[in-house]
Amino acid sequence: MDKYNYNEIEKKWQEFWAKNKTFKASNKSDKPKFYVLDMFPYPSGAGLHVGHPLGYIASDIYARYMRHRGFNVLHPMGYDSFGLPAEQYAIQTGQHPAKTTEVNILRYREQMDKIGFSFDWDREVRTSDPEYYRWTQWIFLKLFDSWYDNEQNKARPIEELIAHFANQGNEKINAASDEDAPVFTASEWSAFDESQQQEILLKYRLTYLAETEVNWCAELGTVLANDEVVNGVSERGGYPVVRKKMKQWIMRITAYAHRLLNDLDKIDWPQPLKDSQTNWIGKSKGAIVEFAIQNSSVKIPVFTTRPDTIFGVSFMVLAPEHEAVLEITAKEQKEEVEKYIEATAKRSERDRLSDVKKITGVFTGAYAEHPFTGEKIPVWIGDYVLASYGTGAVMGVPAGDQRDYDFAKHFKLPIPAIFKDVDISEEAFSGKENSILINSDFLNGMSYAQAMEKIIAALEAKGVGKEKINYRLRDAVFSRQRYWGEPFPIYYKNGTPYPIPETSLPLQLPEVEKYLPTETGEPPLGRAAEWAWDERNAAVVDNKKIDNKIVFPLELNTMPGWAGSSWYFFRYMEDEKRAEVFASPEALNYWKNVDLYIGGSEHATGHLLYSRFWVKFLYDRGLVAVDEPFKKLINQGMILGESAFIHRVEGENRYVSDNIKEQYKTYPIHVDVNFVNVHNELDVEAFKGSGSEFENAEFIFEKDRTFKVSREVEKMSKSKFNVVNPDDICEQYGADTLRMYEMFLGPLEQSKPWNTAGITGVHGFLKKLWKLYHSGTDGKFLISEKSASKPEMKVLHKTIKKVQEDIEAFSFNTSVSTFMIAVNELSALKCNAREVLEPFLILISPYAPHIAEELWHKIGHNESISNAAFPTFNESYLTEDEKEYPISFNGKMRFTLKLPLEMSKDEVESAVMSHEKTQHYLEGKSPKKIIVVPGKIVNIVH
RNA sequence: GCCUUGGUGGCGGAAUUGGUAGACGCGCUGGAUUCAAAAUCCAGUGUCUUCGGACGUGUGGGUUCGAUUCCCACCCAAGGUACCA
Repeated sequence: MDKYNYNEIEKKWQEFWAKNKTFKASNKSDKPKFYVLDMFPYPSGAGLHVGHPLGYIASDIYARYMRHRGFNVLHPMGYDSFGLPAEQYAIQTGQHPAKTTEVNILRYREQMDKIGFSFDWDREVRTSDPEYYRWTQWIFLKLFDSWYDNEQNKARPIEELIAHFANQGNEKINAASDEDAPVFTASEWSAFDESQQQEILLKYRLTYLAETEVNWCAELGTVLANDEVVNGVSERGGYPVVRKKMKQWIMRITAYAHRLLNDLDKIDWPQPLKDSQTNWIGKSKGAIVEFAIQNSSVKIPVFTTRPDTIFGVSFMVLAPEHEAVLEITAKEQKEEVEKYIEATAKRSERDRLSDVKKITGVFTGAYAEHPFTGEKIPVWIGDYVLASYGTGAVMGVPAGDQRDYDFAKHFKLPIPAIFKDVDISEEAFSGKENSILINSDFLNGMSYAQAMEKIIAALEAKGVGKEKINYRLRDAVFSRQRYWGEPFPIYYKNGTPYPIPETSLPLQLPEVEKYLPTETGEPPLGRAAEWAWDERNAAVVDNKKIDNKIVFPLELNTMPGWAGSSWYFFRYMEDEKRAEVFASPEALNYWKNVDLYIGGSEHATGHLLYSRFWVKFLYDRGLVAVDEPFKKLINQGMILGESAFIHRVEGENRYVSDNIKEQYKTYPIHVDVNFVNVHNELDVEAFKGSGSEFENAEFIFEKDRTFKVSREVEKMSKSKFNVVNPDDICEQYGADTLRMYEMFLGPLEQSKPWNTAGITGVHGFLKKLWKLYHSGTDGKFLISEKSASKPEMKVLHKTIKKVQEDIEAFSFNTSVSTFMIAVNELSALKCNAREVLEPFLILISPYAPHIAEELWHKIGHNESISNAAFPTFNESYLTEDEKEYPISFNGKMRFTLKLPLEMSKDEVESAVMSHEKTQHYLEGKSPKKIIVVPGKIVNIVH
């Protein structure tokens, strides 16, 4: 008897595919292209658990399906191999991160190979490979070499800006730049010396160096991006994070804010993800209004979304960090103001967030002048105003803003009424609809929309303000004080940054003897013996030669994790791995962008936003053919683990079974799920051997002599002892079973717990499938060349239709069910006809490629099944002559009636009415109305 | 608070444009086979029932001949975000 020996079959075909390079993608083809991509993994030391491959299996099914449909499919895989865990491991053990990373990658590869993915491994990338990161550095240099033209709405080479400065100065230029860029004429520009010019240019470059407040994490010895800080502590490790000023490389992503927002309409992404990005970018429309400070030359601009409420201003509040605070503060308030500033600076972001409700502030003693009424407006400082948003100052309109209202109430400031018939004795009125302005001079009697238009015109006419669109999005800090990242291709001459020449890339990571920051607080690269730039020879040289005039220090920071992942999808396109281009123009023009991207939603405001930014930039500079990287995106859900707990009696080395734990005072501790069976029973003997603390422990059993654990669904993690390894599943059930079961578990987008118990259903199905092709005596391989019966063909075509629909809707879980039904039906029909069994293999091969490939060869093919064309659906096999109509009375189904399908409405109606059961259910009444939906239902209302 | 997604048996989950709710799988019950077990196969399995039927898709209304599906209000859960002026 031929047994379904999955281990042998899977090994055989995995080797066959690798040897024949079955899934190698070509950059030249007559077929239409299709690019299917997974978010590449960070190769961690823990290896893969069953949750990781979920998205890879889905994308693999789609990639294989598209090959069957006649597409030239690009389906690559690689590693995001720079990262903090390898570095921390290096700090602890002294092992070079490159080494541990290499080991982890090999392990990942081994695990992935066992699942039978159709990746083109010839295109693999690793972000930590110098041959890869030379291009990450190159793109950085391109950003350094660019500025953003707001007129043309694109990035342009910096030379064009220099030329403009030399001809016309910068008065008329509309470019994305730092707020503090000085205004100069052409002749002034020419008079500046080299370092002055460079300093100004830095204020326009798309990546620039600036002293900024950053999230400094002392425990990790590094700066973190906003999205790496969660609730005031580091996302990784949960260490405290404080605000600190540091000189950092910054990406001018804000120049792209409006395009990043608008172009969301062009891409097919899940709504929640688009919403996340929309919120993150945070566009708000309003106006800048300038308030002059009395008895001083200081003018303070505020940003407001409600300039229409300007006649309701009764005070002004500046952020404590606002640069004008000390200048305007009156002598008698000075002490109090300084005390307040000091107090807020000490409070970490975390503290500030934790007591949001507390209202604090101090009067500066200064007064601003109302731009229209000239009234005196007291100027306060308060920490509810953030220095980093808008202009760091607000106009206080208590009637129209709840926070201003609370502030006014607390400090007993006036609350002028500016809305007709609105009660503001308890709270502010912040609505825009159905309000009429009063006490507002020339805005009296106007609605929100009318007043907005009028006030902006008035502000502009008076020269005290203008319309302004403000974004919440900030420029992205790009420096990390780490070792295991891309070095910046930058050196410093008298403190001014200069790019190292493109031809000298990659600038390779230097060796260091320790991966910690230096004693003087410099990043780890400060420890490198050779880390200075020899301009004349274009080479990295010894630090000690710095005295020599032609040798300059190199940047000590490295790039963040998102640098390498913001463009890797282009490197995959390059088939020859050419060293002279990041991807050849032919390759870029052929593959264009990713048609389908699958990955987790946790990257919504990180990777997925930064990638869009870099791609738009590369597009502007004519380096790539598209301005969005990912056309369609799907977020796969997480596969969670079912943790198991035993209950320890407090203060004792005794453990109680779950059902009787109430009799004791206990607390739960995790136990390894491998010691627990399907019935939640712990194998106590085996468990005792797992750790010394349990060896002599006492276990209190239930009446039936079992020891039960309690269960809880949590994230899969080593520390929770709930990890299920895909290798074990492949060993025990086979990769095809694993693939199908992961899909069968539920909708792709949904998070769901892993439960190995249910896998037998899918495994049994594959055995049944195998049996279909073994109809010979004693289960020997045999299929028939006779033509199939009509019912058999019907099963096939029903399946073709459903599976095709399912795959195209990414509803992989339901197509597994469809296969199960089909195999059950074909088994019942004792079908063994090639006419049915051959196309059926193609349908199933994206899901269970190994068994499909094996049977495909058994039925006489030499070529891989992946080259076979997807079977064509033929409607005629599904058309029926008769239909079983459900007959309902007042909407309730009572019986069914088989009727010819070609019957007209009237014929169906009379056939139903003349039926004896109809008379029975009518109970002597006459029908009021009869609804006939041909082919579907008959409903009789009586 | 705001935005988004969701709520269906013991469990994971199906249900096309409103038309037989619970497909498929797990689990459970009974049976066949076996010395026995595993494996395999067959039958049953939403709840209640006076065996006629009644009730059932988070709750309460509405539209409709007919609602898991559409509309209104509310409750709950998950994710994102937050002194954003």
